[in-house]
Amino acid sequence: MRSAELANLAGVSVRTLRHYHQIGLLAEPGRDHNNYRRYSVHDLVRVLRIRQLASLGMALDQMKPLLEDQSEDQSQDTAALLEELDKNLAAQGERIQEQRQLVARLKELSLPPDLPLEFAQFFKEYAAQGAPDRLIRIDRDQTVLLAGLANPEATAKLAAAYGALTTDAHWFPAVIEMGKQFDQLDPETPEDKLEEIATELAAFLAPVAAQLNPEGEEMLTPAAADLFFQHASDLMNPAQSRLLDLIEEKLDAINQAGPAGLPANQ
Amino acid sequence: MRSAELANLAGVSVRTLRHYHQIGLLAEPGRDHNNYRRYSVHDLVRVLRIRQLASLGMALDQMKPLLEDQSEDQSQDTAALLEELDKNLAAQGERIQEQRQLVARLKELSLPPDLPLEFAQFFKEYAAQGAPDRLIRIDRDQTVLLAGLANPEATAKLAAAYGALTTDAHWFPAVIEMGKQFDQLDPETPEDKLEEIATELAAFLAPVAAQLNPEGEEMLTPAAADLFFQHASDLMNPAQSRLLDLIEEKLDAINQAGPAGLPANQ
DNA sequence: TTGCTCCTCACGTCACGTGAGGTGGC
DNA sequence: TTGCTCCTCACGTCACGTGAGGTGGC
Repeated sequence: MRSAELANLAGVSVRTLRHYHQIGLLAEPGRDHNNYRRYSVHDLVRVLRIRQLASLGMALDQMKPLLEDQSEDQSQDTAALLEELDKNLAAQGERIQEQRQLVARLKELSLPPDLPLEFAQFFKEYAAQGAPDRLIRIDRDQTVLLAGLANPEATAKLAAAYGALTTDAHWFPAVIEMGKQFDQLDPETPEDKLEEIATELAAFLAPVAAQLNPEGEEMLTPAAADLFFQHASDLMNPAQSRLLDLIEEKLDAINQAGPAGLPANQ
Repeated sequence: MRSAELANLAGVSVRTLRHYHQIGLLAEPGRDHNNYRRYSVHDLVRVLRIRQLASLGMALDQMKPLLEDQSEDQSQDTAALLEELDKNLAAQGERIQEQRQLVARLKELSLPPDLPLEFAQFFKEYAAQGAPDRLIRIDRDQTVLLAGLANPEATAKLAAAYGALTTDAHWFPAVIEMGKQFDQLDPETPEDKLEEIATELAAFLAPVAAQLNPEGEEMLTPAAADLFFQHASDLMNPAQSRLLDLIEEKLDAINQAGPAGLPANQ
């Protein structure tokens, strides 16, 4: 029979047959006077067997020992190959199951898929509370950085803190209000105005910082912290940077006094 | 930061960054005096977001709309993409689950994986009963052909019949004995000896044929049947072919008389 | 000069799909 | 001449891996 007929009977394309020839999985048959390949029914059997193995997910270059009938320890080979195949399939399957679960939750809650699930809920709520897009994007990028740069334990603590904030009714309106004030800062803003805002914000942020980081450990390496502040300052004007510096000073002062006003516990 | 640093922080290879540049997913950053790329922390954020999407199984060329922040109907896009992603993952997952189940059964029963599961048990038993390898291989190839060429219903009927034979204690020894006789046929075998064997085998095979095909329908198209006989005759010497012809005649005669000796039910 | 880090091609992976361009007999 | 079937390259897919060969500053 010719190429097309064999391909039809075996349920594959002619190109597939050519591919099997190329990799030596199927012997080249003889040719007709017009140079057409002439296949025998044994070639058909071979292709059907190949397809059977392929349908199990086996790679083409592992099939030869199973297809050659004169092999010595056929059943040994087979067992080993099936074992390996099973391992591969199991790994693939697990990965896909995990992905499906994640995707299902993202879909269900209409969460943004480009940041870790534990943080996505926060940003959905943030947007729902009317935060301006620009603010959301900046905070999202900061969060992506934090989650990407911190070690797993620190990330878990962060996620827990974000979760707590997400369910705190006071948090979002206050933060959004702060964000608007922040947006309106320009080089003309006088220093005492900055001082005033900084004092207010520091008072607000201190318990949040304590919650994020109750043991006072550093969550980021110095290099990572550097990147983090670099990101922030890239997007700010001088007045905004100045405000951030002021807030940092005040938070440090509060921390020196110990969390929640207790004596320093060093 | 330079390529290697960004790659380390993001948990990817430098080559991966190059790839993202090539497909336009990540903008080329500026260069240092020595032509080294100098990335910003925003590039790092971008790569981390890309990796987050990739970890869900999303294709790189679908990510752009989710990564650009000025898109109009962002959430629409997102929902549609997640929907499609979910469909793909579901399809992949199902396929893998089916493959795993098949592989598990093949492993458990140590069955040959290169023919359909429903027939594999038969050949394992065949081998266990001491059939010679050559005979097993021929019958296996015939079965592969039958299962490949018949339509699904016919294949199901075949599988049922094979199952019945597998559990029939008399079947295998008889068939193996026949196989040995068959192997010993050579051009010198006299015609009356062939007649004798043919009569015996036809009597044995008639009920099997009736079971395979109780309604007397053809299970194969004429072209497929042709292939089937071609396969058989390819592997036989003239005496063996002659014997097969004789058996076919006798089976036809029995069928004319009707299955199990009943009047022809046409 | 040696080492180190970065650079740019460019081929390989896996199982084929998809043309492009040519041939032989009706 | 047109149609049909087959043929042989050869590039494309997807997300990079893996050298090969070269550069710039210590």
